[in-house]
This record gives sequence, structure tokens and C-alpha cells, in this order.
Amino acid sequence: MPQTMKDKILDAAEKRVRGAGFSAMSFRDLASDVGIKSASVHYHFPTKPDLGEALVDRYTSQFKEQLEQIDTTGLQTALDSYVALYSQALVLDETICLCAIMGAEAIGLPKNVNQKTKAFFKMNRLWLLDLFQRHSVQNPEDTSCLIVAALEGGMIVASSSDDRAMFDQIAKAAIRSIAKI
Amino acid sequence: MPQTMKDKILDAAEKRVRGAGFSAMSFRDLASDVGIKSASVHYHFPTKPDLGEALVDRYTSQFKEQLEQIDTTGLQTALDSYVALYSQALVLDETICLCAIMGAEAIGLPKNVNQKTKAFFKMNRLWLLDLFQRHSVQNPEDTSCLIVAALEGGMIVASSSDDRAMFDQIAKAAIRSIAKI
DNA sequence: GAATGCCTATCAACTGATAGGTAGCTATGT
DNA sequence: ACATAGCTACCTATCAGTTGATAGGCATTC
Repeated sequence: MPQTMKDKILDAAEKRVRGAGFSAMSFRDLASDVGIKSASVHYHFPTKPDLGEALVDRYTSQFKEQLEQIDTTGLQTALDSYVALYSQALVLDETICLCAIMGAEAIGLPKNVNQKTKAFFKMNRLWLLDLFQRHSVQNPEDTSCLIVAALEGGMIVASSSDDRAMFDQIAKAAIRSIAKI
Repeated sequence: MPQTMKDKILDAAEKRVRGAGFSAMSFRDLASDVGIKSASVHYHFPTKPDLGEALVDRYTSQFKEQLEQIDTTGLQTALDSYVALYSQALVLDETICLCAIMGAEAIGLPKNVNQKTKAFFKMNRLWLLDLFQRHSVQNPEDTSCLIVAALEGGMIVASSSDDRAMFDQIAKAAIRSIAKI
């Protein structure tokens, strides 16, 4: 299955946004990344908000696919797998979660992009909520919120401190706190 | 004590960065905010990295001052005061922590700004570490990291979801998890 | 007379976006 | 079988607006 130009553009955009932010990324950057001209990028994504929306949309659905592949029969192993999804981004790609930076920039971003970012966080919370309810974790609503916040914040603090071990430390502490809240 | 132009510029910069990010803020924005011309902003802060560094520096020292005023004799009340510092930003100014967004944008920012952001997080961790050690909290290192990450991430998730109550929910869950990790 | 704190004017580079052209492919009608 | 029409996916060229930054002028203050 060959990769379409649209996907190549989104790949380049994701890399740049996760590295430096949405407003720091330009159509010309993306054009040179994928080997076409900026006018051709506009052909695939008419405006920048269009691109942002498609970007977060794809990120969310890809993340959802990975969530659905996690074996949720054991609480501990499920959480380990969940944390690994976040950890991968930090270690392999040397970038943080797309929605962490989109969320941080939120006030200055187009509304449609904000809605998609909001949806990403909600999806994460709901997945955790279901997991916690099925494993009889106390205060499942509060706990799911805390885990998402700790992991997103953990990526930012660890990335900013240039200390990847700190993310693992935070993630472990977050998971250890579960069932005791 | 009259406010200097330098401080007025930093005030405007802080508001804009916390709202939309460092790369989304321009010298002309700041100039019009404080009623001078962009060339005059360059007089006070020669380059953008200079401004960024001064901004995070001031933010950190102001935050430190507030930390030092917190009564730390009681663990619970001290934590409540600490959380209130974060909560204020979200509720009153309708913006997130300066270092949350500076940390999120980190990879695309000047190195000197990154160092200052890193220092802010470290200061927070050390303040909590001292608090936890003096109150015999278990795993004080892990716990202090977790609290900082949860609060920074909580601001992003709550702000992005346009749900301020969610921040309080996350903060309460984070604090409740202490002493049980 | 020198330093401070602003100004006007200007610069090259970059931004998102548009207009209009072109090569290649495909579907249709005769 | 073959011309025609239309679509896709790019291109060049250009636009007005914005960006960080600089040079040089002009008051006011010390």
C-alpha cells in the first residue's frame, strides 16, 4: 500500500508540530520536506486550520487503533501498555504528544483544531475510565483524569528537562498511585 | 513604585505567550500592547531569545517568592496553597503556566530559554521534595515529580477541554494520591 | 556632552493564500 | 478507434501582510 502525498504531508506536519508547535510550522517547511511546492500543499489542505484539523484527526484515530489492540484483561499489564504508547513518542521520535502541544497552544489556535484536541483527551479519559471500572478501581473518573494529565505533563517536564528517565519515573509513580486514591 | 517600561513589556509578553505560545508572539504585538513602537521594544530586549530568557527568569523568581510565603507547617494546607498558585493562573488570567507552554514548544525554542524553563521545573520539584521529606512522605522524589507533571498536564488538558473544574479534579486526585505511593 | 528612551524609516526574509498554467490520466460519445 | 472533455496533481508567479532586526534622528535628563 503506497503512501499518498496527503499522508506524506501529514507525516511531515506531525513531526514539525510535535517538535516546535503548530504556529512555528509553515506550508513551505512541509513542501520542502516532501519535495513539492507550497502551492501544492494548499491543493491538499486549502487552509492551515484544515491541515491542523486533519492532523489531530489522524493522530487521534491512529492512537485509538493502538488502544484497541491493548489486552485489558490485566489492569497492570494494560496500564504498562498504555504508558508505553506515550513513552514511545518521547524516546523514539524525540518529540512529545501532538495534543500536548496543541493543547498548550490552544488559545491561539483555530476552534476546529481545539475541538479535535479536546476529543483526543476525552477518548483517552474514556478508555481509562472503562478500564478502571471493569477492574473496580476506586474513583475511576478522578483517576483517569489524573493519569492523562500526569502523562501529558510528564512528557513536557521530561522533554524540557532533557531527562527521559524522568518520564518513566512519573509514569510509574502515577500508576502506583492507582487503586489507592 | 511605578512600573518600568521593561516590566510593562514583560507583562504583555507573559500574557501573550501564556495565551498562544512564544512563536505566536511578535515584537509588534507587544509594542502596540504597551503603546510604543517595535523598535523601542528591541531597545529593551535586543533579540527575541533575550526577551524569552528574561520572561521565564522573571516568572520563575516571582513564583519562587510566592512559594516562600507558603506556610509549610501543615502538609495538607501547604499543598492546597501550592495548587492554588497554579489554579489562579487558570481561573483568573484564563491562561496556563508560562513554563507549560514553553516546555511544550521546547524543541523549537532558543537554548537559553530552554535552560530557564528547565530551572523552573527543577525549582518546583525541589520545593515539593523538601516539603515531602520534612513531612515524611514516602518516595518523595517520585511524588514531587508526579505532582509537578500532574499540575502542568492538568492545566493543559483542562484548558484545552474548556473545563476548569477538571483542573481542580486532577489536583485533588493528585494530592489524595500522596502518602500512598 | 553623554546617556537614556523613545521615534521614523527601512530592510530582507518569511507568512498564508490565490491565479492561472500544464502534463497525464480516464471516461464518454460518435 | 479516436477526438474530446474533465479531472488530478502538480507547477510558476505573485500577492499583501507580517516577521525580527537595524540605522539614524530627536528630545529629555543627568
